[in-house]
Amino acid sequence: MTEDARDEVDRLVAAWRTERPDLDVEPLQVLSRVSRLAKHLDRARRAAFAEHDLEPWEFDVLTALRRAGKPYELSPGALLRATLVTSGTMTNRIDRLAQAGLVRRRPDPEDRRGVLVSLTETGLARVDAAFSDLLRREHDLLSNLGPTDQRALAGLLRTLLAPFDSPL
Amino acid sequence: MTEDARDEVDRLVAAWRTERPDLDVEPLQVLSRVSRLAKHLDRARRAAFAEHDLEPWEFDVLTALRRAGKPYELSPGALLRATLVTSGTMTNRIDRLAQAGLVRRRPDPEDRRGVLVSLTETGLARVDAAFSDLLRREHDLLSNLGPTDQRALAGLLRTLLAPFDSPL
DNA sequence: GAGAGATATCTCGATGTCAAGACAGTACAC
DNA sequence: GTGTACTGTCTTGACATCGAGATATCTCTC
Repeated sequence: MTEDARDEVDRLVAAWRTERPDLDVEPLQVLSRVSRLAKHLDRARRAAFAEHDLEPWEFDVLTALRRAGKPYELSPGALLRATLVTSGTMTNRIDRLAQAGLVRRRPDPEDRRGVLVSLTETGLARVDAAFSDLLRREHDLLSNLGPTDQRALAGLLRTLLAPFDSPL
Repeated sequence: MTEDARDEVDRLVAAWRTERPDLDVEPLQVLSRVSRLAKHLDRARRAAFAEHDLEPWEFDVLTALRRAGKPYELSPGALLRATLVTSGTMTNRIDRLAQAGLVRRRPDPEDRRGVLVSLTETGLARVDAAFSDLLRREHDLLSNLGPTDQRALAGLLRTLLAPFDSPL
């Protein structure tokens, strides 16, 4: 009920209510904020990684490998499912990461169509450093929210995300 | 405390807890979900707009103009602030929208550096149709959440977004 | 064990974005 | 009024992404 605009989305919703009073624009309260927040997060991440000489896309691939645990090795197919990009993109990413010496490619001994990608020593060190730095910054971004609110927010987002993740 | 993975992010967090038990990865519960959800939303929007022969980037610009109200006219500078893109991108977008007959450019009579961009009749009709379609789909995406939860979620997101929106 | 269809990866062309800088015009202080 | 800093828009070149299709291999059925 409060009509004071507290963020851009409040202003945006107020404008729509004036222009299209016939429509129910409530969904924007959630979904526009998700999109905008993601865009800001991308920029924050870019800044965080710059100190470690990593691009966000490089980080995405390296963390997927890191999370897999020793020997830090996954197929391109597993990587593209983890990072939500297309196969052409993943091929390109792996090429450049390999050229930078952060990952290694080898043929899959069990499937001659397949390839396995693994972290190099350098890649492992780089991703570990960047990741703890990122967590520090993300922790700060969330500092306006208490632990209870954070858990509540995570739960609500999980509900929205579930239909996307399961049927894939 | 429940350790059953309910979405990809739960699995991701569990993997990190195993691999880096020294780090507090709680922030990912919120922020990874925001990023992933935004990515899925982009795809859903793309699908929705395809029926109206619009790309998401076209829609972003057209809605900003539509929201401004009659005469549906804004400067490129205002548009890029509304859409979080750079000036080079906005120039390119306006070029292509003008070529498609959806917007019109004219010199700003009050500032000879400036330009004003406005919706054409076609642009207005197109954006209105696409917008109500989008809202219908976004409404469905949120159907897993009751009205109370939606409001709670919007409020929590607003808290996170506020520091980004105000200091700009 | 042969064939059909599925799967894994890569190639290629088109495209949208960004960053940095160019340029014209404005505003403000002196 | 003149000079300096700022603002608004556009240009350019590099680059990451996507989508469609190519190729090789595997799997399953008969």
